[in-house]
Amino acid sequence: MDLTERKLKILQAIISDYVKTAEPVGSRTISKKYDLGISPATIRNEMADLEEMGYLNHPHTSAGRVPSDMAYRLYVNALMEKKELTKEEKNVIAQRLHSNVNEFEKTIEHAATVLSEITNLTSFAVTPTKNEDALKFVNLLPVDENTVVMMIASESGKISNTAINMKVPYIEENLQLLSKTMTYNYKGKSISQVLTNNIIENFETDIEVMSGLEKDVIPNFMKTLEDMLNVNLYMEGLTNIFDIPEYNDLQKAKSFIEMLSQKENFTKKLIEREDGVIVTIGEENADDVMNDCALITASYHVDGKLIGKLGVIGPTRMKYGEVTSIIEYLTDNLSDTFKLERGGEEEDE
Amino acid sequence: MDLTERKLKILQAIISDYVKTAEPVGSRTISKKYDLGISPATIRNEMADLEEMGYLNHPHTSAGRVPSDMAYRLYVNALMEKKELTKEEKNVIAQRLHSNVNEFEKTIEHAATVLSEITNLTSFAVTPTKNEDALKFVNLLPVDENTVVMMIASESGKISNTAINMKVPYIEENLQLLSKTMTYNYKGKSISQVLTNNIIENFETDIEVMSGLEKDVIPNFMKTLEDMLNVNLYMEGLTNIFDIPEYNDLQKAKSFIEMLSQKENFTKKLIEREDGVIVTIGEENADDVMNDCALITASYHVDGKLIGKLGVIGPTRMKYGEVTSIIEYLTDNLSDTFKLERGGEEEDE
DNA sequence: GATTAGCACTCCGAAAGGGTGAGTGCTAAC
DNA sequence: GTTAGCACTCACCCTTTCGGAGTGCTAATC
Repeated sequence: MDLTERKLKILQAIISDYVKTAEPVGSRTISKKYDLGISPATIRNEMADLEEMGYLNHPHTSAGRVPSDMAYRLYVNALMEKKELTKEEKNVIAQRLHSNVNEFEKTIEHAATVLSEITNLTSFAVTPTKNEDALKFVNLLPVDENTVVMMIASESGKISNTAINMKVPYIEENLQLLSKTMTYNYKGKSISQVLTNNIIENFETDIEVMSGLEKDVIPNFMKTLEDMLNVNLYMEGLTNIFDIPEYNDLQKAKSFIEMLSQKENFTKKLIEREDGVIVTIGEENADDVMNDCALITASYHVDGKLIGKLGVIGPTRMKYGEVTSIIEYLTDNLSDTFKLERGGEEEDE
Repeated sequence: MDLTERKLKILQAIISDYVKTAEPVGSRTISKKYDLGISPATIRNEMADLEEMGYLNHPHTSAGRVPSDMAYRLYVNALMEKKELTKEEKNVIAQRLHSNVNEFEKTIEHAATVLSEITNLTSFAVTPTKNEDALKFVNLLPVDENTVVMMIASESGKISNTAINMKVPYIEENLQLLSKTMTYNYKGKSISQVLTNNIIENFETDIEVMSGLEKDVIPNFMKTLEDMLNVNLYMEGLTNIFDIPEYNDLQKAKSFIEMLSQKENFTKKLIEREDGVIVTIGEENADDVMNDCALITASYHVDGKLIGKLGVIGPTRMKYGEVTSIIEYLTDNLSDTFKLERGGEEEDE
């Protein structure tokens, strides 16, 4: 069977109506509301075809039709018109976004808030992975008799530090020596590289001289590096889910919130997604709990390299055109922001 | 009317039964399940009295009785037997808690997880406020031509740093001079003290010599101090609420989760609570949304001073005896942990 | 006088029945 | 190929019914 022009038009009308109302769409509704110049009976015939082809579902005999995941996919790939944001809309986003410039993490958190408020969906943002971030220097600073602060800086401008409780008394000279040795050894190498290659082995040859200083330092060094790799997940508008008819059911709402509460798991899934604007619909999402959700993510860049993610999750019945436009605009805007600002205000977290 | 021994026993039985079942308790149930040696009819008379006195409510004529907030309050103040945790239970808690020693924030987050899992309620933890934490030193370190790292250490061992993008070229000597001046000026003063007294004014006299170096540094200094005051809120078991019959209603579940999602607001409420184990029941909670919740919080100490909070929130129908014991044990344990560990592993956050 | 048995009464909530309306699928006419 | 007409289906809402749990009162009993 062929997807004729008319079938496409009808399908589009059904999707559009269902997205608005969340109610199965009947033939009469289409005929009346959308000016296709054909009668309900004809539409019924076409709808039967579309159902056979897999684009429509039928909750029960006497209900109207509901678009399938396949229909949404078709819509996103072919039918959807990206909503061109008006100047006003863009202004609103830009203004809201920059009302709180300056701090990296806060800006990202803020972006999630804006996204959620504009779309009325649940939004989230992950900070960039620092996997490929290269180390710049390591500095060990004396604080008092048995405390040393280790400062680690990376190329991206992230600085992290730890107070180390020294079990062995130390000499300041040795501290400096160790700082230099470590910097010499790791400068320019990525964090994950340093962590995976067994660094201690490559090391001991050089520093046996330091009377065990490194025994206190190295474990802390690794732990701090691991911490630097951690990403943060921000989430906003969690309770928007309650206003969506699809989740008007405790069980569903529960499993939705449960899924999003498992932050580590969810973060991992987000990070694994490809870059750019990605839409996954219903059963396209590997995870069972997301089988009646649509997930839209987009990536933003920091300093042209580190990549973070931003997105929304909601029912498959979603205003794809509008939401993708908003997310795209927002991530572009973020990337720009971080291009301009970089080098300045980043904060260790 | 007098609260006779017998009335107390009946009340206790009703509370205990209602806590278990979440169903209004009838006279026959009490007579059968609790060996008080009196007939349902007598119990009915006593129940009518208790209702008149305000300890019981009556959803409708032919339902059983439900304890009022006042009854729970009486229970917590007088009737409740703190459940002495068994050695095994204590071991479980201690082991779970220490399975991930070392990092301050992680330990606290972990405590919340343990608490939620043991009680099957929603739990939360706030990290200590650093308001009264005194500054120890400020150190400005050259990184490259136009970047300087500012490191701020406090008495409690917290270390925070910021990369500063210098608009004015700097001389290393001046950096050291400024570090020393700042340390000299602020050492021993609490963070909030430094922030509230207008520090810049007290300052300018000393350092006009430094050719504007401080113009880049001071704003960052203040911002970093403000950040150091920020507390974190961890929350676990949010979805446990769905398993509680009282919240078997979308509207209620929504407002519950909404309240907890407003983290800043909620954190503030927690911080304002007194130290020690505090129980607030139903309408004792000022906030409307919490009017059918009970909130139990306890405080833990870090290094004998800084105070953080830990607690659970759930329906007024709560196992007060058990839950308070668990929370108390957990906070004691936390305080001990932070006494032993202090000076070592804290991490900037 | 306190306790208890007995009984009429109340009210919730689950189950069953009935009506309504939206929507379909089929057929026959255009 | 399109459309009007019509019988049929089914979810949903409303009402009714009915049983059970529990009360409150009264009168008898200890």
